[in-house]
Amino acid sequence: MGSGNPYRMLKRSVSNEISKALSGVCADSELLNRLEDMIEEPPKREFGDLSIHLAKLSKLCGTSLDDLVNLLTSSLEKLDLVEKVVVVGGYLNIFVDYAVFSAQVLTTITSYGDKYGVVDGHVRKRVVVEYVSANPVHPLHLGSGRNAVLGDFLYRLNKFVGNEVQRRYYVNDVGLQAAFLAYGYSKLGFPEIPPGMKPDHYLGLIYAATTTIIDILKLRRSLKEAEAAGDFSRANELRGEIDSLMGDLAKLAEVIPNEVNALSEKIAGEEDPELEVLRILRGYERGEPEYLFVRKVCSKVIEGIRETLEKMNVGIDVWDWESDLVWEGRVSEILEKASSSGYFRLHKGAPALFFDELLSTELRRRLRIPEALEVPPLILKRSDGTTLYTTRDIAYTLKKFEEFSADEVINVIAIEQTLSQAQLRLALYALGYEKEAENLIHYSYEMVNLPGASMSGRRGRYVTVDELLERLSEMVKNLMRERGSEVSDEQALKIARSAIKYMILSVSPSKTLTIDLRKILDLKQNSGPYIQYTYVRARSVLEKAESHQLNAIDYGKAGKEPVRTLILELSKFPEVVSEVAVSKQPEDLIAYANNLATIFNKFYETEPILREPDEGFRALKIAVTHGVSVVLRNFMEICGMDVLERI
RNA sequence: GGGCCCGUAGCUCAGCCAGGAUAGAGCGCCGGCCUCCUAAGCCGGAAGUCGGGGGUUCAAAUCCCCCCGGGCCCGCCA
Repeated sequence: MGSGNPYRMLKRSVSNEISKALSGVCADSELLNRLEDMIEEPPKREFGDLSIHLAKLSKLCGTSLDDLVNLLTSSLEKLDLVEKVVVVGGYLNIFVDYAVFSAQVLTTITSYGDKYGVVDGHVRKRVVVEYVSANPVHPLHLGSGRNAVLGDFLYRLNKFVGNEVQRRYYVNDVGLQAAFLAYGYSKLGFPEIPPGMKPDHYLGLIYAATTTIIDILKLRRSLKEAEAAGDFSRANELRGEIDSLMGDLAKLAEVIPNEVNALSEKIAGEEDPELEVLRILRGYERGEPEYLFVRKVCSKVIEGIRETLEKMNVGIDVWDWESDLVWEGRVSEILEKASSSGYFRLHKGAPALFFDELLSTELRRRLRIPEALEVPPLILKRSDGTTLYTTRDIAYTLKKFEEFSADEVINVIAIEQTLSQAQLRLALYALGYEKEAENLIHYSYEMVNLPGASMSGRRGRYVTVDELLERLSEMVKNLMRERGSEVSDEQALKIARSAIKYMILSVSPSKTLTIDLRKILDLKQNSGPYIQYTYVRARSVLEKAESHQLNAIDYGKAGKEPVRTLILELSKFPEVVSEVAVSKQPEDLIAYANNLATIFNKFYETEPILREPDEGFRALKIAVTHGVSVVLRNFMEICGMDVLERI
């Protein structure tokens, strides 16, 4: 009955025994199913390995404390896995027999190897993860970086536990942003990307300059109106806003002076630049040949983004162009279906889906929409006939389900889109795609902040992932140089990107992430490099161990600290992985790995391994070291970190 | 105005959903440890009114209510 999960098996055999012992006396038969959850881990080692809160059990069971203690102690001590049972401070503390348990744990690790952590009997699912999907108008910034790391984690985690997973990137080239970029780029006469510059970086500047110039012109018009109307406080306010945008533009002009000048001139000479942008959008959405340059521009940006993702070791299986979706007629199909739906009505003259009649408590629960969340109607089209993002996303969602025969589609999208993602699920439901609506998961994450700086793609205020990688790689190299060793660019990059991933995954996605550039490359404890280093240490011991005579393992010594704690931690890995596979909370996995690494380092520092004179004990210590290397490697695989053999 | 998320040591964060044994890490700070398996390490120390106030309970960081602070959303943007 090797389930691949020794810790769970341990808890289960204890809870089964308790359940047997109580079956005659316990009033609540339901309780026996919940026993496994009632077994907890004591806060301190001297309290044993597992414990049960007696008062809670006594209350639920209706049995006196004394009876419980007598009944449980005698039956649990009969188990091979249990060494002794002690009652302290209202708790029944169970001490595990490590001679038996360690053999189970270590043989499981050896036989499962790079599959240790995968629990037997997992029902395989087909999962699509859509992530990154940054607009094709600027380079990936730190926010998209968080998205990429989380999405990559979800992909790897699903893959690891045995699911079929597909990774998709949705290229939003039919939106207003793309049209703004295409507009600015066309005004400049489609210049070549300057040599030595990544296309996404260059075009990101053009995009920011274009939108900023247009916004300034708009504000100036409002300013004139305000002045004419004698509204001085409004005029002052506008002047402030204009100044701020002029500041942003000046910064952009430091990098691309010629482009900024040319754009300012050309756009200022335009009657109504925004109308021009809409014209491009409309023409492109219709697929008119003279507007296909939009796709060309976006392709260049995507080229740069692709390069960045490669540097991050983040992969994408399918690149979906939103324009294809429209041109294939998938979006108009949805529009047709929507207009004949019972939920279709006009909202301020625009075609829309109304959800009021649909929003029962039951449906909110099924579609994971908060009880009090007000959901406004979903507007499907602009008055000029072009479609809106969420409308196109309905078609896209169905495509993702269809093409991969997916059981579940996960959208990794920032928390600010909670409402539109809820509208998306409701729209799917309203149009009869109930299963899809229920199995569409919005995996949301909070914003990324830089201390003392606000980021904005429209203004060109952002720190790019490329920049971050470069700076961290440089720091890694300097650090290595200080320690007297050179490191290759590739090795430095591997350490840098692993540090970023670890740092991002260690913070709960529901919390805003503050990135302090000086602190991110903390190579100390609780960091990516710390895990990589610990793994290298373990591997280094194992390599040298190969030359040693291999002896039979003496499991009898497994109860000695710190070996005992190490074995217990190793046993928990599959449990942690399966919990995280459900909760999708990377921080739990990170916390586990950091703890394991810390315990191993303590063991490594305080105990001789290869120099252990007792041969049987030495063999045990080597087996434990091997266990640590397996778990850390599997952990790094799930987190998308690079496994280094030498550092 | 309504809604969602967050508030735990100087800083960055676990713990809260399923309430219970002196509230945990890391960074930073103070003090130790390299003729010995990689010192990106280890050992020890100082540091917290768990945002505030009520309530439920034998027991609240954890559950309920109110308030305060921060972020986000409520667009014919995405």
